[in-house]
Amino acid sequence: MNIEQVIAEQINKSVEELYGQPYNQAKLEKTNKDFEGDYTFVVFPLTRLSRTGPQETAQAIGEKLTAAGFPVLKFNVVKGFLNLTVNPTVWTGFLSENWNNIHFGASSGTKGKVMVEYSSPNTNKPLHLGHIRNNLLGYSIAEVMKAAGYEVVKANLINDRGIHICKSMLAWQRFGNGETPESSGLKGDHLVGKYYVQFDKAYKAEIEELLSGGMPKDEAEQQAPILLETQEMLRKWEAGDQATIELWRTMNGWVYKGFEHTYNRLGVNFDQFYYESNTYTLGKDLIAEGLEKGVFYRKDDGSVWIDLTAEGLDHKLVLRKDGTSVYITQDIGTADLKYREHKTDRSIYVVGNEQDYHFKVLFLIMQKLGRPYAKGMYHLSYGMVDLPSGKMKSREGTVVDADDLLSEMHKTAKEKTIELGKTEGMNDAELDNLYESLGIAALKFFILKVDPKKRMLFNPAESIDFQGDTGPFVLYTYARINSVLKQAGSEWQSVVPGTDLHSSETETLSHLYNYPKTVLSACNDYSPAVIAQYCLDLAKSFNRLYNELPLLRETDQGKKALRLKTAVLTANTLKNACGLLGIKMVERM
RNA sequence: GGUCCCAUAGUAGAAUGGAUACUACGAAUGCCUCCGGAGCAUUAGAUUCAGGUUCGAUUCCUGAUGGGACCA
Repeated sequence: MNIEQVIAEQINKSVEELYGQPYNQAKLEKTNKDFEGDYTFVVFPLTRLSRTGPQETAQAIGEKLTAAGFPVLKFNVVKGFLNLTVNPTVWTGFLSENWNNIHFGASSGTKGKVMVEYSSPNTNKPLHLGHIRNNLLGYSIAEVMKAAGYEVVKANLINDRGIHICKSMLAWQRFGNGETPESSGLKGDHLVGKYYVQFDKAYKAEIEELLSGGMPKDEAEQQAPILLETQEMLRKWEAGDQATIELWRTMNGWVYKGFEHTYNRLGVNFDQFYYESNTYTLGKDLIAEGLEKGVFYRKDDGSVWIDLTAEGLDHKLVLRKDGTSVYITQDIGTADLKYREHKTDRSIYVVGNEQDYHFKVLFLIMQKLGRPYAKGMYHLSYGMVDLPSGKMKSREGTVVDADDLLSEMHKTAKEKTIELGKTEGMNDAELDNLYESLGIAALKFFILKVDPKKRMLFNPAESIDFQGDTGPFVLYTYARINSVLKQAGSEWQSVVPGTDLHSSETETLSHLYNYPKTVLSACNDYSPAVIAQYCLDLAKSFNRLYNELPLLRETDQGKKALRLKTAVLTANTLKNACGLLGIKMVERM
């Protein structure tokens, strides 16, 4: 059992004995840095029970705990704060048991099956910074849930059809002269994206022309010939026109190849792909079912709606009057499909917070349709990534392209590394791997350390550091431990750690002790940021230990064993924790 | 028009209702004849405003201001 729980129960018991009231509320916190102790119990709320001042109450409980003998060694009272120091054997025992455990922190056993849907790109343009946040979050939360004991299916629902795809297709037909990724040397997704931008240019030019001919703006926007042609193309696509479908296949193929490259570089992967071209007709049968059950209602014009005013929301259209789907229709159908195929207990959608309302409505609908899995659906809603200049807008060209950014990170990592000049003896391939790992780690850490719910600011010019609270800092700590251990031999491995602990040793050990708990709380909060913060705390506390105490040069064998085993467990834990963030360690840097 | 989200040093970020609000970048200062200085130690600097609940509020409630998103 966890040491905190042991102490908490002892406190509960003590309170009952002291004040004659049943009590089970005891909760511990980590003791604040500036005070002596490992755990702190706040007694203010208890004074009503004890009918004595906070000092006396804390004192009385402290005495009870030390009288129990274990695990509390001693205590001190500051105002209403009861600071407890646990017996060092708690830490050394924990270390002896786990220092060599490669899977430290991973829960075994299954809590059920969960699907994490993330990425979900459109196939008309390349990935950008916003997608990067989505991909990193999705991948990471999936890994966190695995570590917490879930069976996880990573899914990607690709938005591969619709008017926006037709825009790229049409522009390519018109202006492309048969250009291909091979002929142009452009990555497939970038090539298609280029034509999406060209469409927009041509469209705007046509609107201008119509405006100068005296047409009102609204009408011009709807009557531009290129747009009409695109709509015609979509109709052909839906009717199964050979040539259109062929073009669509070809261009989507280019995009997929491009995406695959970016996904690989980002280190994200998927177990299941869904394509909207297959799923966009789903959901209509559920609309019919809902009409029958009285969940939906039909308006006079034939459109189908749901009334959510009782839930504080609005009326929402679920099927157009011509019988065609809207987005939510497809999502209803896809949710059902996912469940039929995978029998997941929970389903997580990693999607930006601009769709909060959409998912609120979707989940409500699934509940009203009586779907048993509805209560397991969750929208992992994350904030936008802002640039110093404001919001990213693809049409205005103010996006940070994912591939460019990755290359930029690689370049910076290279410059930094060369500057420090510690990589003697590594060959070109190894160096290139190193730059890539460092650059990606810096980027991932930068993005994942922020609470997903919050908007974050990304300054391309100066945002990503290699010093301070960063990925490279964590990797550096790991690489340094690695280097020390290589020089350490192996005699220490069989030595029992001494129990005379320095404060920086206790601090590091108690951090390590908390790792499994941290994984669970990251899972409960759907927040990789919890893991990222943990990595920083652990690395910092170990670095302090490293600076304050000798490892290899320590002559007391018990102390040396303690420190080296702590080093091993620290390295392991950093590696595991970074793994949950999708960050790979480097052995040297 | 309606709904929802956000507000912490110069900057980027932390903090289940608890102690003197924690880190990092940037600024200033120290530490490599000694296990890797991408490190460590020290200093200066902050909770948008006005109320309320509480022994105690960055955290909860109400309102204002500012920013963002969505729905029709």
